[in-house]
Amino acid sequence: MDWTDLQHFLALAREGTLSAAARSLGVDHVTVARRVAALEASMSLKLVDRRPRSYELTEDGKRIAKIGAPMAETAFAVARAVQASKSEIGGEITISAPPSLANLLIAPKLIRLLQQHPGIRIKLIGEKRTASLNRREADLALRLSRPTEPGLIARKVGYFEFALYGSPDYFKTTPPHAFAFVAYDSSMDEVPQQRWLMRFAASREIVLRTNDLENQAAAARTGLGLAALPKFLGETDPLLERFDIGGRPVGREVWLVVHRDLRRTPTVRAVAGFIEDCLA
Amino acid sequence: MDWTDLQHFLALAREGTLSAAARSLGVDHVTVARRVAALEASMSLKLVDRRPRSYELTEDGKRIAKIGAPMAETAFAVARAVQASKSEIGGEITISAPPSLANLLIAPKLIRLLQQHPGIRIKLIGEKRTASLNRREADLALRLSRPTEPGLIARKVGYFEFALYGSPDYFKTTPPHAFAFVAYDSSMDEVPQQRWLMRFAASREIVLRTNDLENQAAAARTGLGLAALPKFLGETDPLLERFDIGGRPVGREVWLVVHRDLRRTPTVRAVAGFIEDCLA
DNA sequence: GTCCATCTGTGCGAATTCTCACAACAAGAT
DNA sequence: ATCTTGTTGTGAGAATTCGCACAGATGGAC
Repeated sequence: MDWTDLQHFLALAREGTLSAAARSLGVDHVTVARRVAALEASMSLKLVDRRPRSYELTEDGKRIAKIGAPMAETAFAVARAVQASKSEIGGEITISAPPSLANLLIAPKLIRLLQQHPGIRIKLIGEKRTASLNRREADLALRLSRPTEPGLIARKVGYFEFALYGSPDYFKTTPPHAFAFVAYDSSMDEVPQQRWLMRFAASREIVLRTNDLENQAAAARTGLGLAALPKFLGETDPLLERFDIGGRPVGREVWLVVHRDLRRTPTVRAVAGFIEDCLA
Repeated sequence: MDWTDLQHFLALAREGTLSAAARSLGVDHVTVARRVAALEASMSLKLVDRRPRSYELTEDGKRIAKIGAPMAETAFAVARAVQASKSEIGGEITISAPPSLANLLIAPKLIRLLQQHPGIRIKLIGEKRTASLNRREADLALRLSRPTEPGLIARKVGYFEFALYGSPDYFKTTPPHAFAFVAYDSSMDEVPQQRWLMRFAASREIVLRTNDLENQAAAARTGLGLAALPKFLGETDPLLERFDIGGRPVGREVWLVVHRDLRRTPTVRAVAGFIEDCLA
C-alpha cells in the first residue's frame, strides 16, 4: 500500500473537497483525485462516491479514514520532532496571530529579531481562524483566550483594553444620542468587546458590520461612526479620537501558545521571548 | 514531508539494512537509499551513518524512527481493515505454518477448498520463523504454542504426538544400544520433542543435526539412524517404521491464530474452518 | 438574468522516479 | 585459495507521475 496515496486520501477525508485537500497538501487537485483513485484500485474498495460537485466518502471510506487518521497525527509529531532536533538557532518559524496584533505589534519589531538571529526566517500569518499547532500550521500562536487542546502549552503574555474611537470631526458634528456604530458581523456577537459595544450602542444604529478590524478602524477614521478598537491601535492614530464612557473597560488577555514538543527548541524559545517583549 | 520517504526510512530502521528493507517493501534497494537520502535532505537532518557495509542510525534517526513507528502500525491496521471490509468470499489469503504441517496436512487438501470457493487464492508459506500477523505478513497462522502478542486470537485446533522412526532395514541390523540419532540443530534444544529425543538417546551418538524436519525424515529413511517425527508423518510412510519406547509420549498442540481485526471476515472464516478440518 | 467563485474532469508535455544490470567489497563456507 | 552469499554504490533507459491549461457545471451575490 502506497503511504502517499493514503496521505492524500486522509487529507481529502479531513478537508472534505479535492481542492481543499490539494491546498492543504500543496499539490494540484488533480493529483489528489488520481491518488485517491489509485488507492481505491489497490484496495479494490470504493472509498468515495464521485458526485457532480463533491466527493463523498462511502461507509468503507469513513471507516478507513477513521482508522488511518492517527497516521496523520504521527506524521505531524515526526515533523515537530524534526524541528525540535535542530540544536542551533535558525530555520523557518511560523507565527500565527490575530491580524491586528500581527500587523501592529509584531511585524514592526521583527527587524530587531532578525538582526539578532540572522539565521531565522519568520513566516507571520495574520488570520482570523486559529491555526492548528497540532498539525504544525504554525510553531507559535497568539490567541485571545486560553486554548484547551491537549499537548499545547499556553502562557499569558499580555492584556489590552478596548475603547470607542471615531474621527475628531465626527465628535464635533454629532451629539452622543445620534452616534452610529461600526461592529463585527454577527458571527462575533459573543466575543466580549462586541457585547460591550452592543450594550453601549443600545438602540442606536449599527451602520457597518465587518469581519475585519482594520476595516472598522478605517470606517471610524472617515467619520462613519464609532468603533470598538484596541487602545494600542486607536491611541497611536492621529485620525482617531477616543470617546470615554463610564463603567469597567473591556479587555482581552493575550496568550502565547506553543506545542509541548517544541517548547525547548532553541529557535522557538528565542522567538517566543521576542514575542513576549513585543507584548510587554 | 513525503510519507513514502518516511515509510522507507521506517522500514530501514526496522529491518536494519537497505536490502532487507527493500525486500520487505517489495522495491529495489537503490530506491530505499534514495528515499532515505531525500528524507534527510527535506529535514536537513542526518538520520543514518553510511558505513562501508551497513547503514547505522544516528541518534536523531533513532528518535525519529521511534516516534514514527506507530505510523507503520496504523498502516497495517488500515490494511487489515481493508481486508475485513471485503464482504464476499474471495481474494488472496496468506497462511503461515510450520513446513511439515503445511506440506502434509494443508497443501494436499487445498484443492477441496478451492473447489468450494473458486474466488479464493491461497498463498501458503511454510517457514520456520513465525510470520507477523500484526504486520500482515500472513492472515492466518498455525503455531505450535499459544502466541502472546496482543491483538491476536488463538484457538487450539489440534494435537499430534511424536514417535521415533527409522528404516525397517536399520532395525534388522542394529541393536538398540548401537542406535544413532538424527536431531534438530542446537538452536532447537529447548523444544519438547528435542528434549525428549535427547533424553532417550542419552550417550548414544547424534549423527546428523539439521534444521529441516523433512531432511530428518529423509535421513531416517535411508538408514542413518532414528529421528523424532510427528506420527502424521511417520505412520503414512512405508519406508519408515516406528520404534516404541515406554513412558509418556511427547506431543505438541496446534494453534490457529488470526488477528482480531480479521476474525469476522467471511473469507478468513471460511479458510479458518477449512484448516480446522484439515487438523481434525 | 448575469457575473463570479468554487469544484471536479480531461489531455498533454515535462519532470521525476524506478528498475535493471553491473561493480566493488566483505565474510563465511568449502 | 576459491566460491558463494549478501551488502551498498553507480549509470542509463524506461515507466510513471505531476502540474498546467482549459472545460463544464453549480451555487451564490448583485
